[in-house]
Amino acid sequence: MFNKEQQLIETKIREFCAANDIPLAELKWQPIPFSGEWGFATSFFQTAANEARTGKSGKPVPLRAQEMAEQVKGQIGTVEGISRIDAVKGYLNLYFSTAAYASRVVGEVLASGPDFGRGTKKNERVMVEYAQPNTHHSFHIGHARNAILGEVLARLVEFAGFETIRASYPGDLGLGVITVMWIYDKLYKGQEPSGVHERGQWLAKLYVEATAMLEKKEDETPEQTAQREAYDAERREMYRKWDAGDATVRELWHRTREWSLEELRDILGILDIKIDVWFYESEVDEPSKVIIDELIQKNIADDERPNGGAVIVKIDEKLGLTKDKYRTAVVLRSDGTSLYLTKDLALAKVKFEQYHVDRSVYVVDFRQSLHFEQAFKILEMWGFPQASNCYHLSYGYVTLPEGAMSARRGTVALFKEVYDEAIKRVLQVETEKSADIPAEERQKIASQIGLGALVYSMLAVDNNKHIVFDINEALSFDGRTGPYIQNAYVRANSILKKANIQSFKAANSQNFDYELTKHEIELIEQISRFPQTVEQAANEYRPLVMASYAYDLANTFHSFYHAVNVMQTTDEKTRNARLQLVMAAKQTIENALRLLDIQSPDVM
RNA sequence: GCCUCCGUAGCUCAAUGGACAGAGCACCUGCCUUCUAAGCAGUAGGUUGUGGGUUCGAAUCCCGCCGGAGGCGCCA
Repeated sequence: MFNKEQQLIETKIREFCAANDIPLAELKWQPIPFSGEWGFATSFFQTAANEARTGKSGKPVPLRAQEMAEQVKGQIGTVEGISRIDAVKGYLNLYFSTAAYASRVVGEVLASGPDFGRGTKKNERVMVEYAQPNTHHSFHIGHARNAILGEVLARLVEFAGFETIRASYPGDLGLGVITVMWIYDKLYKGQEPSGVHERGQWLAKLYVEATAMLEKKEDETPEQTAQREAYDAERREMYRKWDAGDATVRELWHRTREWSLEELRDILGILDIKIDVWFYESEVDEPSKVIIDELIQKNIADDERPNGGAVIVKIDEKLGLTKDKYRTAVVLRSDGTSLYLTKDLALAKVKFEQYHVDRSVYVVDFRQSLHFEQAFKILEMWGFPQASNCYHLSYGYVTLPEGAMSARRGTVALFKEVYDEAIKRVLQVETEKSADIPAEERQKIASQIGLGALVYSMLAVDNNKHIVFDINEALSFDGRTGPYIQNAYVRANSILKKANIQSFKAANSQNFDYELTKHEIELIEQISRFPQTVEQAANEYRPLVMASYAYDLANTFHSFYHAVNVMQTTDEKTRNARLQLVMAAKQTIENALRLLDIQSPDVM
């Protein structure tokens, strides 16, 4: 936000160093800590260390750095917009003129509104692939982490200026799917419940029951063994028919799959996720087999089928690596059927050639790391330059306090159940604290707050950390939580409501020419950091960066709220400036929450 | 056996080469006749698993060890 001043000072520093034969290191700027005043800073440690290496100065590095900072300070003189310059502990600190800085920050927020913080348009297209649950199961809290992470990442890169395509890739084939179809057809035909979620969850229960029926037990009798084997034969037969395109089985598959997809679409709706492109595993199955011939022809893949083997890619060997890194990947089974990797290669080709994506992000848990390293490397060998812009956003999976979730055993925390519980808990708090809000409005707010808590809890840990899902922690409304941030928004809104102000667009003359309190200064500084936070979070593919920022901003606002009573400010000009600051804070909180896929309720 | 990730306050997590390692929860002390107390202010809590190395400077980078999780040619 202050590039102009920064550029000017950088130039002066360069001139000074050139004139004095000082080997200047790369200039890195950072905000000055513990300020009651704001500004930016750079240090001279690296430069002093560089100089020491040339043997020019015998002084200890910190001392020499401080000396340089002082000399530079003397050289810069006065700069418009900069009130004073300090040399402290090897750092050069530049402080902004308060009134000018304040009105520039607040003015920019009010002028840009919902676009405050939006990055300049980049001429690159990014596809984010997330929401890849298997059909015929039910959406659990682990899927929710994936969907939330993917959606927030998409929002971040989109806001940072990239053209963004959201892709979902449900797994709609395989033995698990057939297992559910088998038990449905055998025992439960026509017995499905009618509600979307009830039916989706019911399918998950069938899967658990079917798995139990088909699983080998420890001390089973010969009759039980025969029974189990007979069941398994039925299931295999159904799989064979599916594969052969049998009309009845295909119809059953379509119908039951739709039940899962209906539930998925409904949950994505709850999470305000709008997928642009749906890839189904079943649709890339056939095309994926075709690409294998090309890989063999290009001498990337080796066909061991004549010797009873599979089609493999000896990645390390082809690359001339002596140590195990990418290892050997099987890209086609010996019987000619495709694998996970086969399909991902085919899908990547579609993404590159049909959707012309420059970057491709895969939001998938960390257990698939090797799989994606192999996939990306094969794509590179295949000749796709975009392969180097493929990124596996790996994240730790969600477990329950009692251990890993298992769809087979039915030990999962279902998203819908957690969501319903969240609403229930918020409504309870609402009845205690906000009895004045009309009942029908309360319901809507409860879902916004409940979801805010849940979503934030998924975003407030870094990608590579596992989450042990504790419902009481996830649905906490106190402290570092979604509702805490939403509450800051509500309080800002409450002040503006009391002042009866909707917008300052008509009369935007921010006049901060008064003695600003420490709280106002910190709030303005925090707001000014939003654009660079967007950039950082998008560049690093890290929603946590934005989640942390949103909390810090809310925290600063809450402190300001207590320390400075806006409506009781007697001086009218000061009160107006403060109202504009409140509006800028409200807008920034709203923008940050929107990127985090959390709604901003007007009251709570 | 090899590879990847993780180890920071009692607990859950921030800080990824720079200024005194910060938050929340839990504990303790204050603050609602004042714009919403889902809040604020304060106290307390640390040899950043461990031993070396690199650097002017290391929680951060490199190597060893200990502990945990995950992966390693026909599951996804």
